Amino acid sequence: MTVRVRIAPSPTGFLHVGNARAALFNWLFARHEGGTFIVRIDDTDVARSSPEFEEDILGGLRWLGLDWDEGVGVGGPHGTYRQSDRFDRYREVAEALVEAGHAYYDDRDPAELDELRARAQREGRHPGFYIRRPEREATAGVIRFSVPQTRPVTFTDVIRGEMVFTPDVIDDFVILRSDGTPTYHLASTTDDVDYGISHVVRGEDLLPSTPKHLLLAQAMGAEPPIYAHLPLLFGPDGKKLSKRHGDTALRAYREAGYLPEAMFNYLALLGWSLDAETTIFGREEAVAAFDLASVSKNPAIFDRDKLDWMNGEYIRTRLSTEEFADRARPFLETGLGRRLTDAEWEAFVALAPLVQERVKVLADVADQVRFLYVEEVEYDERSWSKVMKPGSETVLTEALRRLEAVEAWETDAIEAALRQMLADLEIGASKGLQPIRVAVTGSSVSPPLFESLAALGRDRTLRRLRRARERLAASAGP
RNA sequence: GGCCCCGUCGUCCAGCGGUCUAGGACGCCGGCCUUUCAAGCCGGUAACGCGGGUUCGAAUCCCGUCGGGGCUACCA
Repeated sequence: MTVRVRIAPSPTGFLHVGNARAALFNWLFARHEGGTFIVRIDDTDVARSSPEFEEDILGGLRWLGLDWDEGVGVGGPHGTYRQSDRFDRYREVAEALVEAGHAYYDDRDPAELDELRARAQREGRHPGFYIRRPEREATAGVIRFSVPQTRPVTFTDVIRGEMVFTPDVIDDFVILRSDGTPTYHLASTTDDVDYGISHVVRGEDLLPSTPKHLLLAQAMGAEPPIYAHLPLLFGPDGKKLSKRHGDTALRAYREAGYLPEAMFNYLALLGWSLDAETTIFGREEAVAAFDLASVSKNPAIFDRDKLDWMNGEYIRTRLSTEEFADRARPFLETGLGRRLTDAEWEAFVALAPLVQERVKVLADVADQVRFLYVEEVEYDERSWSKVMKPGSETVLTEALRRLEAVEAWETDAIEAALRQMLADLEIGASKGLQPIRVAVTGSSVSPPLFESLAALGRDRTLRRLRRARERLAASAGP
C-alpha cells in the first residue's frame, strides 16, 4: 500500500509542541514506509486564522527537519492544500450527501436543540440521542449528517486495536453551517478522501470523532483511511498540555536555544522508543526503526528536565567547538543586546570549549560570558559575601602584584603565576582563587578562572582586581 | 451525566506466559575528580493501582473495581 499521511494544523496559534510531535510521528511513518508526507492548512475558521501563525507552523516544521513532499509551500496535485480555498468543494459534497439521503437540512433553533440535549441527559443518554432527522424536513439551516442507527461503527486503530461505537452515541453532527461554511469534520474528511490519505495519524483527542469521519467517508463513496491515535501530551499535572504549563509553543524552545536535533530526539521518545536501551538517536536511526503499531498507548508527560539534559548532551557531544560557537553566537548577541566586535568574538571563541560543557541551552551562553562584555562587572552580593573573607584583601593584592608581572598574557603564564601565589601564601586553591573569580567576573560561578582571565585581557583583569580590593578595604573599615 | 481511552520507578520508555531477585534514560541521593559551576566516572534510591479469576506458572490473558485523562458546539 502506498502510504500517504498528512498533518493538518489550524493557523490559529503558534505551532504547539503536541502538534509538532504528531507531525514528527507522521513524518517518521512516511519516511519509514517510503510514503508521502503532506502538510495541509486547516483554516476553515477564517476569523481566527492568520498568515503569521501559518508561517510559524511551517517554520517550526522546517526547523525540526520535517520536510514534506506535498502541501502548502511545496505544491502538489491537489491545489493549494489550504481549506479556505475549497469552500465550494465542501458545500458541493454536503449537498451531494443531502441528495443521496446521507444528510439533511436542519433549521431547529439552538434553544430547541438544547432542550433535546437536556432531555437526553436527564434520561442518562448520550446528549445527541434525540437530535436526529426530524419528521418534517427543512430546506435551509445547517446540514447534518444522518448517522444510520442500524449497526455499530467499527474500525481497527493501528495503535489501539479494535474500536466499536454503537450508533446511538454518535450524534447527527453538523457538516455545513447555516452560513455555508464547512465544519471541521466535513472539511477534514473531504480532504482526506480527495487527497488519497491512506493513514490518519493524529491525537487521541480525536478518537471520539473518528466514527463520524469514517461514516462520512463511506457516505462519500470512499474507502476510509486507516486510523492511528497517538497518546496525548500532558503537563506535569497530568492534564492535556496547555499554556498554563509554561511554554507550549515550539518557537519558545527554538528561541531559548534548544537544538532541533535534540528536540526531535526528545519528542520521538514521547510515546515511542528505538529499543529498550537507546536514548540518544538521530533522524536516520529513528526512520529505520519506526513502527506505528509499537507506539505507546498511554499519555506522556512533557518533562522539561529531561529535555534540558538531552539538549545539553547534544550541545556537548554532537557539536564541534566551532559549530557550538557559531550556533551560540546569535543567542549570545541577543542576550547581550548587541553585536559582537571581531575582538569580542575572538574572546568568546577562546572560551567556547569551556562554555560548551556548561550550558543546557544556547541562550545560557550569555550569562556564562557576560563578564567579558561589560565595562564593569556588577557584583553578585551573595557571591561576594560568601567569598570575601578576612585575608581576601591579601589575596587580591598578591594576585595583582603577580599578574602585573606576567609577561605574555596567556592561560599558562597566568596559571603559573597564580599557582605560585597559592604556594607562597600556603593557601588552598579554593580560598585563593574564589576572591579573584568574584572580583573579575562578579560571581562565584564562572568558566574556569585562568582561561577567563586570559580571555578578558590584562588591563580589564587588573582594573577589576584593584576595584574589588578598594571595595573590600572600604567595607572592612578602619 | 453519557461515550471512549489509559494504568510498570516521581517522569519517559523496555517488557508482549517461565530467562523479572522487572531493564535503560531523566530526576534525586552518595562518592570520586576538581580553581567555582558544570561535565565525566562509580554507586545507590525507586514501579508492575487494587481484588478476583485462567494457568503448573501472570507485569504479561480475562473480569471487576478504583484512579487518571479525552470527547460530548453551527471550535478544530
